Formats: sequence, C-alpha cells, structure tokens
Amino acid sequence: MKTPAQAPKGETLSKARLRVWLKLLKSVNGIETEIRRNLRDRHGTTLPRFDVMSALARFPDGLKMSDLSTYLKVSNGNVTGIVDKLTEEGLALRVAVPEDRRAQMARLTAKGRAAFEELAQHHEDWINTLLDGLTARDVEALSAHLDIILDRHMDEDGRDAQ
Amino acid sequence: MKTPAQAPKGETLSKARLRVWLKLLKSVNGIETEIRRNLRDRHGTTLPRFDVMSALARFPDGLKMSDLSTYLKVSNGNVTGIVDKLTEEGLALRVAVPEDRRAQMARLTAKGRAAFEELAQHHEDWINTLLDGLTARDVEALSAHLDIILDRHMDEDGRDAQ
DNA sequence: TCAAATTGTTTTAAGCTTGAAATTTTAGGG
DNA sequence: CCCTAAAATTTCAAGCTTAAAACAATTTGA
Repeated sequence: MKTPAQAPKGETLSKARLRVWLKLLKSVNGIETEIRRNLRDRHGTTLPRFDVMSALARFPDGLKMSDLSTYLKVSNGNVTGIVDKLTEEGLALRVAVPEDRRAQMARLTAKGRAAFEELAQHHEDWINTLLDGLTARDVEALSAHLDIILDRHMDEDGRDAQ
Repeated sequence: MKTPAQAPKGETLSKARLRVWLKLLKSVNGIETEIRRNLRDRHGTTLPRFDVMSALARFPDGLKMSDLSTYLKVSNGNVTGIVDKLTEEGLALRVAVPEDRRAQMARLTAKGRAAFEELAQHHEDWINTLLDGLTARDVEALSAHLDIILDRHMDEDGRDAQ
C-alpha cells in the first residue's frame, strides 16, 4: 500500500487539484525547455518558428495570417513578426488573396517544407524520449484525464468556456 | 467499447506520445492564460510576480537572490527585475547577508505577505474551478502519470537528467 | 451611393525572459 | 600577502509576446 509522498491524507480536493496543477506546470515547462534547447542548439531555430511551420505544413495551400494566429492562439502581431522572419530565411512566403486585397496567405516554400520535415521527425523523437516512461496504456489514461480538463473549460477554439 | 476519437488504431507509441504532449501543452496553456488574465484583471499583477511572492512566502526568513532564481528555474537577471518591482511596490525588500557582502536576501514585507495571502486563496479557487471536472481519484491518477514523466527526465533540481 | 461598421493586417509600446558581459566580493593556493 | 579563480548579483542586448492604435479594404444598410 503505497501512497504518493506529497498527498496528505486529509487533503481537501481543492488542495489536491492545486498540487496536480503545479505538477502539470512543472512537467510541461521541463519538456518545453528541453525542446527549445534542442531547437536552438541542434537546428538554430525557435519554438514559435517551429509552431508556425507546423501549422503551415498542415495546410499546403497556405493560411490567412488571421487564421494562423487563431489556430496558434497567439496575437496577430506576433505571427506577423514570425512570418516575416521565416520569409527572410526563404522558408515561407506570402501570397495575395485575389478576392480580398486586405488578406494574405502565408505558405511554406519548398525549402520550408523540407526543413520542417526534418524538424518534425526530430521533434517527435525528442518527445518520444522525454515521454518514454509512458506506456500505450498510460498515454490513453493521461489523455482521457486531459480531455476532462479541456472539455470542461477549453472549447474547440481553445478559448475558455463561459 | 469506446475508443478516443483521435486515437487511430494502428498508431505507433511514438505518435501517441506526441499527441498526448500536444494535449498536455494545450491544457497547461489554456489554464495559464486564464490565471494570467485573472491576476491582471482582478488583482493588477502578473504571474511572474505571483510566483516570486509564492516562493518568498514559503521562506519567511527570505531567500538569496540566486536561490530564488534556482527555485523558480528562471535566470538571475529575471528575478532581479521582478524583485525590483515588488520592492518599488512595497511588497518585498532586500536585506544584506552579514557574512557575505555579495549576497542579499529577498523577503516579503508585511504588506507583501498580506497581499500574497489574498492572491493565494483566489489562485487556489481559480484552479479548483478550472479542474472541477477531476475527482479525487482522477487527481491521483493524473498525478501518478506526471510523476512518471518527472521522475524519468526532471530531477529534483528540475534540470533534465542526462 | 455613401457613410459607418467591420475585417485583415501591420506597427508600436511595454513587459517578460534569456544568455552573456560586467561588477563586486570571497576563497584558495603559492 | 598577492594573485587567480569562483561566486553573487546586476546590467545589457536581443528576441518573444501582447494589447492597442493605425491603416487599408470590404461589407452593410439607409
């Protein structure tokens, strides 16, 4: 009969939720720090750039700047700057939208797609290693618990419900 | 026999881990965004300030600046700026360390302690609401899965092992 | 038709974060 | 005692992020 060390017996549910939140934060921050370091040291890039490339890779025809910022849940101004940099590096480009002269589609270039394929494979490998303690069964159980959180307070758009 | 919608049958373990990582990230980012908004709109403060106050509240005698940055896993320069701001607001102060003139202890003032008590209670309430879908049993199960991740790649200092 | 509202994007100002350089002080040989 | 290395902290430059303002183009409705 083994009880987690930091789980006091009479702990209220509220305190228990606070504890698991701190653990969630620590896990995600730890993994994210490692991913950022790998992207910087092994590929000379950053997580925001990877995120944008990842989004654009999912939409080969490109994404309007505003759709990109909605999809990534960051500000419009933010994606403007990131796409600017990717464009300077020849990894992305903007194409005009014929029927709406305000809008632009951001797309990956061939070079950008190739660079992303490489990054994506390594990224998956890094995550696979960082989560190598989790079995398939663990992954499903963890996923189910996260769904409870997501379904309750984050709707499809990722915004907090109500 | 119900299968999670996004879990393809023949999915490799590596892909499954990648999926759960993205879900972890989405959950934490969603909660963190809500906490930041609450701190800003309802208390006129920020998450980094709350984190520093929370650390100092745990150590009534104060913490050396370097211990504070180690504890919070942020850079030295970062805590310098945050403690500067808290000090300007009368919530924290720096006291000299007699035996080492290089070092300083950061401490909460009485005002800082009072402000933190208020913040901490609200913070716990917010988390309790955001995680209200999780039962005590869910919390323990989730906690156990996070321990697997933390034990495997984040040691006590929070740095990635090996 | 045309003024007002809305939409798409960029610019800007401010704050956060980091890593590296600079500063000050302490500790350890020789 | 001195000189070098190490440690504690701050300063600095660069990049990321956001919210708000500015700008441009489109849509709406009177």
